[in-house]
Amino acid sequence: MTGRGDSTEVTRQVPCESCPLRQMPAFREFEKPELAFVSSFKRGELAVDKGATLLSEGSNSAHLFTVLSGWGFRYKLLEDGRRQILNYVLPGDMIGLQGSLMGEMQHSVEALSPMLLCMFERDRLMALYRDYPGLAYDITWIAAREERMLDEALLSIGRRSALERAAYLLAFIASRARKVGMNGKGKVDIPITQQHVADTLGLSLVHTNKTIRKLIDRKLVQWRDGGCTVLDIDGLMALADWGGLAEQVRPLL
Amino acid sequence: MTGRGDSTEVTRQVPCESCPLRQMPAFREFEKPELAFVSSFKRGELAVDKGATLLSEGSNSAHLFTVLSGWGFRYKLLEDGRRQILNYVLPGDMIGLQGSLMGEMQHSVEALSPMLLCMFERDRLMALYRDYPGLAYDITWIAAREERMLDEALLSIGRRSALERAAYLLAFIASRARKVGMNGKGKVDIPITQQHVADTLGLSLVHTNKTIRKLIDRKLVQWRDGGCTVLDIDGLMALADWGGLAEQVRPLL
DNA sequence: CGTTAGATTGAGCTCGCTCAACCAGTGTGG
DNA sequence: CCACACTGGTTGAGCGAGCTCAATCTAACG
Repeated sequence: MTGRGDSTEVTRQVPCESCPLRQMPAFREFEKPELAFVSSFKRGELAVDKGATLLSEGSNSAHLFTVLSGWGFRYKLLEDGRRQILNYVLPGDMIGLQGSLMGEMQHSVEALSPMLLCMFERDRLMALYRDYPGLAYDITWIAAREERMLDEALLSIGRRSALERAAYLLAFIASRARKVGMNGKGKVDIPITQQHVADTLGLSLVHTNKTIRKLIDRKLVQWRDGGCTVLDIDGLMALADWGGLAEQVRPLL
Repeated sequence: MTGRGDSTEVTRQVPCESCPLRQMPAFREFEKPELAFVSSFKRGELAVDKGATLLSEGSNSAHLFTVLSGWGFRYKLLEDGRRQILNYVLPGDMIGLQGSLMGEMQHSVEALSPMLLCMFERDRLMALYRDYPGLAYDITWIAAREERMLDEALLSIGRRSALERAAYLLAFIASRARKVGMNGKGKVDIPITQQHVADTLGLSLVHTNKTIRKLIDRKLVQWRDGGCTVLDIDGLMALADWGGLAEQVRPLL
């Protein structure tokens, strides 16, 4: 809630039962009581602008969020300002779990676009674990999913070439976006700058630009309006030697 | 249980109540009933040799492990054989959680030394969630801890120089080892080869060797008997600009 | 029309890579 | 006891992917 962008806390309470995300096939069907609890667990909604810092390293947020719409990213900084983007957050993703469980946040989260978020009370997490073991299991599942994504990212940064890394990253983000319906006729628009890509891949901005240019020349992606349009996910996947998301239906809190 | 090394399954059943690890100050005190459940959750012990593959990518292990003694590492491979080590596992760490929750393993785990492991039945995880919310919470906590370690690793590989990376890695491993009592008079011995370090840092073997040499020249570490001895953790931390483990007491299943 | 954010391009450098030996310790079979 | 092989560490030489520095360009915006 610090940071450049504005943020507005609303109590609009779109009930979870009619959450548009929940209808998507990517998400597991919830039982009635579970759904009711989640709905009661929800404390309100938060709308933030692009550029807003949702959570920041070192802070002790009392909240846990689920993204309803918009894009964001998690990152860490070194003392001297070097930035590493750890992962991106999309609709349906949970934010702040690490902080809720372990106290202090060890990374920050920033909005890449205007975002709408569900807010949950950290304090009620215990009640969830006590009364809804199925949901508790789901939360662990969500943590394990994040771990998997990080494993892949590590493999990519550690062992792939710049071109492979870029291809992997864009294919990965586009695949996730597609799963939550953010694709217009095969194409996926990702609101990131080349600086974001550089800070995700561990490359310099200049080299990232030259690398992305190769992807553009191969007609795998486009770059325009300060964002990326993925044209050929399969082409990117082949280039990166990546098998794609192994993802089943997942829970949505 | 595939792989080069031998493995022996034992039913020796050292009861959890008298587990030597559990006495360490690094681990949380458990309630009597929790402890009893964990003990009943335990199905046996597994002893493996150095080099044994405990779990492998693509498999569907029915087990979940906690390390009682010894060292191991998690890794992923690219089709062409490039290997990325994701993290190391030490006594008290849990192995196979991702696989237990999500089905198929997406990484492998290999022993760096002879290891002794507690074996748990994957099927009983649900019962744990149902009957012991505190333990369920602990498991999520453990997953979040792994996530934190990966965040740090990503920052390191992505944004630190080779020398900083090496310093970070060895300081990190030595710190964790120290927490579980694996330190003789200030020094910590880590049973890894330079090839392991290279595959963790995303560097070539040759460059890793030259980088480690600098650490040796600065008297921060020693290298001998096919292993590493960390002499000066604080020196390594300073070199890497790393603040150290932010770790509280943690649960031990 | 000046300013700013983001993309682009060229030039030169350097960190980390590959290739190729070589060395030391250890274990094995004859 | 020696010859041989094997693992893991060490070192030098030359190369190249990715870096920094420094401009330039474009579009959006006030």
